[in-house]
Amino acid sequence: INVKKSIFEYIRSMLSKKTKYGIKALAFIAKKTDKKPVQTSEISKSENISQKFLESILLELRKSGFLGSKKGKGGGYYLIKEPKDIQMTAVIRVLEGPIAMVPCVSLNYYEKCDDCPSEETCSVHSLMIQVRDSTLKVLGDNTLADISARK
Amino acid sequence: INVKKSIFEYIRSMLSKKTKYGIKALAFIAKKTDKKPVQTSEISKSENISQKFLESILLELRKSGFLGSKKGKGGGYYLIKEPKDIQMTAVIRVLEGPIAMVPCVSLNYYEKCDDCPSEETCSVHSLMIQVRDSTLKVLGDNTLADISARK
DNA sequence: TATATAACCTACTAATTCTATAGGTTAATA
DNA sequence: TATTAACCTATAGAATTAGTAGGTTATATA
Repeated sequence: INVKKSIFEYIRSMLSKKTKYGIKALAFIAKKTDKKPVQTSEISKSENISQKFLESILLELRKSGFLGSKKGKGGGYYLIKEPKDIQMTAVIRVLEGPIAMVPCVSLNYYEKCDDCPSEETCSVHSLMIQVRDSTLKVLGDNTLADISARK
Repeated sequence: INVKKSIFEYIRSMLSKKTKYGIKALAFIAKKTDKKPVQTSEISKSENISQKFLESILLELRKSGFLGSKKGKGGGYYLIKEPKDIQMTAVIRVLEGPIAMVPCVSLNYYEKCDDCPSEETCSVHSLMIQVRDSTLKVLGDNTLADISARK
């Protein structure tokens, strides 16, 4: 069914590594009980993430208001808000973009389809609204506190 | 937040056009009350889909057992099963691949993550299982009959 | 039997994104 | 003053997506 790529079968992932790494990094920071900044290098080693790639992700999370940072020795990143006040919807929207599977049902990144004459007659539209809403429910109910508490 | 692309902002879509077109085509065929085969050209015009692209999609749906076909004049594609017996999970799995956002929580396309030492300690894992299950519920509850009935 | 039709098949390609890497600069601490 | 760690810019390989191009095969009709 899927196209073969070299010798391995490619499996489409809907969640980019960037988002995945970003969530892991946030959870890592949230797990730390002390308030001291966490270095990119520490997260990178512990979570098996390319440090340079992680740097860019944490930078983005800082610019989006999830993290604060401190330069120099003893510096690093720290959470600005309480883990329980960080919904996964917010994290994913910043790192990944829309939560909806198609832009025409996206709440925050809406975009009309080129091909559809009307959304009312589109068979995909209402289905994707249902998927969106159920996903939003899950991601809205889960906070950083929830996902970092699990082991 | 997202990277600018030429003058337009790019919005990531998790549902490929292939899948979207495939669903639309199936719904189009399901809407037809008579049992006569439907031509690719008719669907293509009605749904604003490139005919050649649509051909490849319908062919895939035939090979996957959703459609039957008939060549020559008066030929085309027709449903093999009743619309109410076609779950959207099945359609999406064939056209898109896994329903899960990450392969490590996929039921039908499972694949271990390279980076994760264990799935139990992964903060992303259980979150994505929840998302998967809620999406599976929606797509399992919706059949082709449901989505083609709406207007 | 000839012609038209519509599915079927193979190969290719332009555009785009993802996942980094490389190499540096700035700010804070010891 | 030296070290540390965040910050910034540019680049690039690999891969997919969304088609296009050009044909072949099978079926119905004149």
